[in-house]
Amino acid sequence: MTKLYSIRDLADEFDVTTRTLRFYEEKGLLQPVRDKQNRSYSAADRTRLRLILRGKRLGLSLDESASIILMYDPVSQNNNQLQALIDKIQQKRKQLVEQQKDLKLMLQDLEEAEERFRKNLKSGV
Amino acid sequence: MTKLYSIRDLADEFDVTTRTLRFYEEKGLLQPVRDKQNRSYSAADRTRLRLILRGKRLGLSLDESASIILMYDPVSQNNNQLQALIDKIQQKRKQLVEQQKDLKLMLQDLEEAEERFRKNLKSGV
DNA sequence: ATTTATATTTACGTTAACGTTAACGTAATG
DNA sequence: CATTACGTTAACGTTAACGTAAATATAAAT
Repeated sequence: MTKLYSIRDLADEFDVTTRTLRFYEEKGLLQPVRDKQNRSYSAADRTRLRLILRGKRLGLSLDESASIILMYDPVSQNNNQLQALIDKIQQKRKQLVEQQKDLKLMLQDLEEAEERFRKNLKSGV
Repeated sequence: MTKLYSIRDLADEFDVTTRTLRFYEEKGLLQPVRDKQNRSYSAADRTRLRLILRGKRLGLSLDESASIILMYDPVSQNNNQLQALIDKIQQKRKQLVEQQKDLKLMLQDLEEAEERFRKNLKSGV
């Protein structure tokens, strides 16, 4: 009996609304079981939610996050489809590396700006 | 006479539509001068556009990008406002560092997944 | 037993970031 | 001078990702 979570458990833990969780289910991103009438989320659901939200913080759409999650846990087994999957993973990795560069640049810019303003502060205007 | 750019110049260079550039202007993100009736963009506009698009790739909204751009080139000069600005910069930096962590995690996950699938490939299923 | 809290489904509303269309002007090209 | 290629404004359309409200059902607490 692996641990189960109510919709409120997850909403509170990840600071999202229950509406959001139902919406993710509607889009096929989560598949909670029903306990009587209520949704019951597995550890796997919880992990998927974590990945979705991580994706969001990186600017991914829900569909993008969904396809990435599919990459972790593939359905297909034959060589062709595995190769296609590997290609997709590499492509996404490349994209993320590009994003890393953007991030570094923006951080540099902000550091420089802060440095400049600090000087103005010291000099007392 | 620093170089000027037409709307098409920038649209082509950055692979956006002219509609997008006009929209950014509407939102106050760009302020091209008029040459007769036509928009004429300065090097500064071009830089701002570059920053906006960089922000987009990082998942920022236009408003967020706008406020970051304001951080680079502040209007206020007195110590209080400078300090407030520095605080905002630090906050945004913190946010970006968090994002860096998310990015690293997702990259790691993808690398691991790829590794797993490569094994399955070799074994010929 | 009634209030209180939480759950459910259904469905319309909202915001951001443009796309798209209409209706038109201007400038160069053949 | 007609076509082609670009520009303009104005305004309605679209998609994603939920918010919000209504109407209802359970379950726990008082």
